[in-house]
This record gives sequence, C-alpha cells and structure tokens, in this order.
Amino acid sequence: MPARPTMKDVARQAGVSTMTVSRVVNGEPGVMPETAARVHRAIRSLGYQRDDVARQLRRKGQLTQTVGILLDNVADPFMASLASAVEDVARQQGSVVLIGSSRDDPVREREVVSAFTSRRIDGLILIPVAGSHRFLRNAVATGTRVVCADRSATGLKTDAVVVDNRGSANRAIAHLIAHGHRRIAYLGDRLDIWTIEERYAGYLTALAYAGIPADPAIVRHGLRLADDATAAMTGMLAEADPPTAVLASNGIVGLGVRAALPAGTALVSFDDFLLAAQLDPPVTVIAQDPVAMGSTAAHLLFSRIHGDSSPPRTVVLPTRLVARGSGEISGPY
Amino acid sequence: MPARPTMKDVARQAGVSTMTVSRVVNGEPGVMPETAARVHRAIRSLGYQRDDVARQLRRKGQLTQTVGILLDNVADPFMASLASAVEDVARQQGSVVLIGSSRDDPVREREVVSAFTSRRIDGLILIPVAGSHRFLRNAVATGTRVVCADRSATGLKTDAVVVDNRGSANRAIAHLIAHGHRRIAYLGDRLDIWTIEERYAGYLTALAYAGIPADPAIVRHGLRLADDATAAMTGMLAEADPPTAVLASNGIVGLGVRAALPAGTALVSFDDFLLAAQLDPPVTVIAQDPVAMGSTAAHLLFSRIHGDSSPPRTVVLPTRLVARGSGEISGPY
DNA sequence: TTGAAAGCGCTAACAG
DNA sequence: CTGTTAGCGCTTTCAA
Repeated sequence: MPARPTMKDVARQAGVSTMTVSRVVNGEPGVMPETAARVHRAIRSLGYQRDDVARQLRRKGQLTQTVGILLDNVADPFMASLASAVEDVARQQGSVVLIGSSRDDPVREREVVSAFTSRRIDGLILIPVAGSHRFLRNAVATGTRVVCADRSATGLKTDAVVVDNRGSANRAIAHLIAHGHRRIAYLGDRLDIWTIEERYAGYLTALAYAGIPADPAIVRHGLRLADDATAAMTGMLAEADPPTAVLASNGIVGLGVRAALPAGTALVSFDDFLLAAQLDPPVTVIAQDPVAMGSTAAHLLFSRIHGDSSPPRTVVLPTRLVARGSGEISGPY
Repeated sequence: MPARPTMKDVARQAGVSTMTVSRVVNGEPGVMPETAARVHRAIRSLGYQRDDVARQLRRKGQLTQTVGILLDNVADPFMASLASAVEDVARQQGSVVLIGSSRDDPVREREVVSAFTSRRIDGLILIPVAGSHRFLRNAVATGTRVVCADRSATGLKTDAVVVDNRGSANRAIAHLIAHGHRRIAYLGDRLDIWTIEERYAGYLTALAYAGIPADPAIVRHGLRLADDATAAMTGMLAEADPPTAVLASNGIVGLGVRAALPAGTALVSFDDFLLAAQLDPPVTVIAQDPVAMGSTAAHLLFSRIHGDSSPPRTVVLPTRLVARGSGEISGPY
C-alpha cells in the first residue's frame, strides 16, 4: 500500500517549498501562475489530497468543520428525516456530520458524545435521552456548542427546538371529547422520555378539564415496539369496559395499536406516518415536521458556532392535528 | 471562552512530564499508582480530554477510527435502517461514523467523498449513484477501503453487498403470471440506477420467458416521488387496455401506485414498508433486509481495514417474496 | 513572489 | 518508573 503523499512530496516533485504548495492548495493569492501550474501538475500526478487532520492541528482556535448529531435511533423515520435536514444545512455550511445513536442508553450517549468531542466537533445536535446532561458542561465550557432537538436536556441550559407536546396532546383529546368520546385510552412509550411525559400530562389535563376521571385500567406505559403496543391494546380490549378512542404517544405505538384496533374505535397518534392516509379507516395524527425541526436546530447551531452568544433560546414549532376520521367523526355509538 | 486544556496544562498541574500524562490518559502500564492518581486529579480539575485530532497525526499509519457512509438520502427508511446497522457495527469496533447524502447527484457524491477522505477515514460504505467511480481509485490506492452496498460501482473493483434484483423481479413476475395475469405493467424509478435497471431487466426476461410481448404503453420510468407514481398510474389506467397487475421498482413508487390502484388490480412492490400488511388489500412485496445489508457491508469493511486483502467479493443477500394477496391470488378476472 | 523556521498536541523511540 | 528529544503534516510568522 503506497503511503499517502504529503505536501513535502508535492513540493519536491514541483521543485518548490511546502509553503508554496500550501498556498496553491488553499487557493491563496501571491503565487505566480507558472509556479501554481507546476504545483498543480505535481498534485495530480501524485494524487495528493490535503490532510485536514494535520491542518486542523495547526490552525488552532479554528473550526474543524465537523458537527455531530446524536439521536435515539437513526432507523426511526422521524429521526432519519431530522438527521437528513441537519446534514443538508451542514453541507451548505461546509461541514461534515458525525452521526451516532444512543438507543436511549445514557451510557452509550456519554460514550458517543465523548468520541465526538475528542475529535473536536464544532457543535452537536442532541436528542437527549432521559437523565442528567451535566456531563456536557465541560464540553460546552470549552467551546462545543450544543442544540437540543425534539426533547430538552436536564441539568444544562442549551438552545432547544421542540414542539408543544403537552398542548398538542391536550388538543387531540379535546377533539375526541368534542366528538362524544369519554372513554379514551392512552398507550405510550417510556414515561421518562421528556416528550412522552409531556404528552401524557396533556392527556390527563384534557380529561380533567372535561371532568372525566382518568382510569388507570386504560393507560399503558413503557411500550417500546409496535408489537408491545399491539399486545397491550389487545389485552385492554379483552377487559371490561374497553375504550372507544385511543391516544398513541408516538408513531411506533400508533402503528402497533392500529393492528389491534376494532372497526369504529377512534385512534389519534403522535407522528404522521407514511400510508396513514391510505389505511381504511385512516388514522388521525398529530403531525410534527422533522425536517423543520432539524433545519431549525442546525441553523441555530451554526449561528452559535459563528459567534452568536445571546442567552439560550427554546424554539417551539407548531404541530398539526390532521383529522382523518379514524372513527372519531361518527362518535362512539 | 476558556481554551481547551492540553496535556501540557495537565502535566504542569500534576508536576509531571507530558509523557507521563500521555501514559495515564491511554491507560498504559508502568506508572506508579500514586503518580497516576495525581494526574487523574489534574485531569478532572481541568476538564481535560485527549485531542484525537493531534493524536491521529502522530500515530501515523494508524487508523483514525472513523468510517464514512455515503448514501442516497438518509431520510429514506431503507437507507436509514442500513445506516443504523453500519453504525452499530462501527461502534462495536470503536469507530465513529461520518454520514453524507448524495441525493443521486454525482457532483455532490464526489464532494462528500473528498471531504471524508481528507479527514483520513479508514473506510467508506458507499451506495453509489449512477456514473463512473474511477475517481475513487486514488483514495483506494492510498488506503481507504471501500465497500459498496445495495448497488455496485462502475469503473472500480470493490467489495459489494447486494441482492439479486434481476432474479427477484423475475420471480415476482412469474408469480403474477402463475396467477393468470398477462397484462402486467412496470412503474419504476430512474433507469440509470443500477438496481432499477436490474429489476426492469428481470421484468422483461420473465415476460419473454412466458411468451408475453412487452408493451411500452404500460411501462413508465423515471418516477422519483410517490406523487409521480400516482400520476403515472392514474394516466395509465385512463388509457385503453389497462394492466391487471403492476410491478413497482421500489417502495416509494409502490406507495404512489397503491394510492391510484383500483380494487382487484394486483400490486407487487420492491421493498417492504411499514403498514404494507395493514392495507386492505395488502401489498405483496419483494422484501429486502437493510439491516443485514448494512451489517454485512460493515463487517466486510472492517475485515478489510484490519488487513484482509483477498480479492474483492460480492455478497448476494436473499430477498423474500411476501405474497400478501394484493389481487393476484384471485386472478385478473 | 517565495522560503525558512517554529510549533500546533500528541506519541514513538530512546535514555536515564 | 519517568523524562527528553524528535517529528507527524500542516500553517503561521517573518525574512529574503
């Protein structure tokens, strides 16, 4: 395996100093066209490419043009869209993106953050897992900008881009109640996830506001997979006094619930999903815009990287309740 | 903003040399526990973290523990699952992952590859866009390992992990013919994408084998979005002698076709998608396993990185024809 | 317009 | 067990 050629190799071949090569490689002015051409020829003939690892070392205080994005799970469509939007903005800004999945594991999250910061990323888009993020303070203090997306972090004041989860859940329940439902189940993911907690709180608030007592018999937490949700729903339907409507805390749960849902039972799910409209009956969803979220978070991150040091901001993006008539239109009877 | 502390800072604070700090930081043996403790204390008090950018520079010939993955579009569920599997393997191997989207643009692909290789990635998982990949030769010659996934590259001999696209399409058409269909449409993405070309070839072969003449009136290429596919399908149905069955070249197209499909018309689509089974009628699919593909490609990549220099291999993963009875069971009449 | 010298933060190689 | 020296590939600074 031939070693990667260096500026020295190019300099020797072109009969100039490494400084001249450096100037040519970086398009700096003050090199005779004649000389530059000789250097370019040597570059091509050797297949030289600038080593940015070495470059970054010398250019201290400069940016590495690398940002990180750490999310739950790249395979989740919501996260994937968000990541894609972040990547687009990063590319526009001339940066590359390191990606990592925490899989909701705080240990893994710390490890990945550490692997990222030891590579001197300029900034981090973080979808924080449950638990404290005080460990990020060092990183922030030494210049790594952090913007949270989807969820906000605890123990650390950062910029964040979120939606009004509580209000959205509240509106969804109000919508069901307006259509005559009073026995409304909640099926959800782990309650220690910030967004999930907020959504559940919205569910409770809306019931309380309507004077409907919350019934633990039709509430399930901790559903991670679609199959978990299907099983939970099936179990709930077998009990006495089953619900006439269901709120699903997120897309995965919604999907799982849908598979067990009897005709006529209403379903409102957080997160729009492909095909939700093609199902019969279609599923009513609380749609978020992951692209807007990723793009907003990325723009915020780069404005920080470029020197914006105003106080941390939380941007709240709107959601849309897409009423598709999953049974709630005709009412429970 | 306080500057990031260096080994020198730690050494001064602990009253030792930087070499001793280096040994402690890297967990090397031969440091008195007493001394190590002093160093650790200094590290904590300063919030020191090793700078891997500098480290990689000195440890030449060593790995940067960074791999790249360059795909079409992170937001595509198939690609997202593949990327997620790659990330899992990379993490196991102690590497981080740079991610980039080519969006089917060869210029963008080259730019991203260049940004990656200038950061001295150890290896690259590539989902190649159409066109020649000869430009990667330099990178390969100087030590960057490349493994293609999903599609193989032209103009460059690399490892690749693919499925038998042609054979799978062939089997799907044979399946439809066996159920009595003779007027079978093909709706597909851009024909210059390797997988799509193969699938279309399989479609033609199967028809020819059955003695059914191919009819350009029921063939459409270049469908990029679901809406394109819906429009194409709608148009086709309005013409004389519409098809009784359809082959969709990929999930996006399948989704779009499904939206315009009259009851009783059969649909077989490449790529399984969430909810395909919950639709009524459900969609028959040619299911690939993106996780297996990503994981296989990543393992192959790391075996290369760790010195395997046997001739390039192409691994062909199986597909599954999941017959869900989208109208083909009952036949065309 | 070009080059020489120094040094970024770290570690290999050797010396004590 | 610990330290010194040199140098990774590049860019900054200064001199020619």
